[in-house]
Amino acid sequence: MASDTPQVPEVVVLRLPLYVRALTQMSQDGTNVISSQQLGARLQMTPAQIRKDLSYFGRFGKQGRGYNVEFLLSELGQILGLNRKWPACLVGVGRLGRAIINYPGFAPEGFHIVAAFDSDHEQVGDTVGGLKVMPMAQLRDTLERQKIAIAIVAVPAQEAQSVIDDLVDNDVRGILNYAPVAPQVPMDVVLRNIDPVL
Amino acid sequence: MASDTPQVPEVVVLRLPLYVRALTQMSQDGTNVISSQQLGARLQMTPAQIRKDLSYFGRFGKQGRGYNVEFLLSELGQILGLNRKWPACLVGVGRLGRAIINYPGFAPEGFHIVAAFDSDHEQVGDTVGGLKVMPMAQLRDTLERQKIAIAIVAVPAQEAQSVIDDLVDNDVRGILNYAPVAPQVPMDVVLRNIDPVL
DNA sequence: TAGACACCGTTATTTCTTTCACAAGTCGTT
DNA sequence: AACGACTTGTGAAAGAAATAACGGTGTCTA
Repeated sequence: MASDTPQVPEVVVLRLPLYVRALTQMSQDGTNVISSQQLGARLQMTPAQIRKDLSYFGRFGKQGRGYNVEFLLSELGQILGLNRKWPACLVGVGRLGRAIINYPGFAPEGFHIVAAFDSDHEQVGDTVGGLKVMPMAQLRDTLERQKIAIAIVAVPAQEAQSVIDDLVDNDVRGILNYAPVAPQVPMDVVLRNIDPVL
Repeated sequence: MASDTPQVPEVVVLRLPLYVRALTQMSQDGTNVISSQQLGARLQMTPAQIRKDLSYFGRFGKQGRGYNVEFLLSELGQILGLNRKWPACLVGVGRLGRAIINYPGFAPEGFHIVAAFDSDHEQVGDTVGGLKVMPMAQLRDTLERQKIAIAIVAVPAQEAQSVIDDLVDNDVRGILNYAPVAPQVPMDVVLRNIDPVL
């Protein structure tokens, strides 16, 4: 075992999406090559930090020249698993859930919400962001059929833990939790708590 | 000078809202007293960290007993300026802006959005979340009359810097930036960049 | 009221991050 | 082909932050 990420600090991984976005913009502006110097100015961080962060994953730059924007983008995309779209489901279509589904920026790049659930029978049957809201009873079936391994949780704090237990029981491997609690999950499930306000 | 925060690490301040939320919930559950131990279990952090964080601001606990939930809440509220509601304006009422205004959780506690602007004339005049969208031309006037010193920026990346310059010119003191860029501001303006996805 | 226990605040220690500094590689020019 | 201007990747140093450890104080029970 111990094959993938040998020892990449968490903070570093958290900065990668930042790089991806800056690079994406530069790519669109037609920039071909960028130095850690320039990227640092753009993101207000030191060139050294950028170089070190990237060096955890490989050697992407060229001395004397800098980084090829397209190449670095594709490498980072690979690392973050952005190349393929991961099917995800949304649990909870209250105000928060609706905001998430309607504004693509709230789900990470690479996620594609393909199903929505809610325990509130009032909501079930509604169409939100192009998706029919389903009752929790259909969770197991839908996850299995659509091969969904990632869930976005946007339910009230009180319900979060039980919803998450439910998801874990149904073999979800990754959970993005927007509820303001820190739920417990087994070690083999990746849980990320999101605070929109930080 | 050197009166207020002597040397409180940024990270610590960023954790305070977390405490506030957990405590608020406990308060609602009828819990009167909580130990750093329990709070740590709840938030998945070590008791030592919680004690240390709080100790930057004062001595709120009782040995042998723990922290009084209500008291700690009111102290933290004071520290974070949550006791009064700060009037804030929203710039940009696209999808992101609308999500922010419609879901209270996206603006920090203590902020109250009382005005909305957009440079797009298509949007001006619309009513979003109970507010009439105003053109940027009315910025100066509105900020002054309503004594708004805080702005939430939810415009496309390209426009962010110019919008923010505009705000700074109009004496805004704090900016919450949702655009995926790191704009430049004078040192006496507090800028916080928010990434909904982290 | 004494003894056992619980827990805070703070100092000491360890661990994690960031920054520095430089050898080595690349390019363009002469 | 040799030089000069740049820039990477990386070990080592410095700086921050998290954790552990503990003295001291308060609470509860009997």
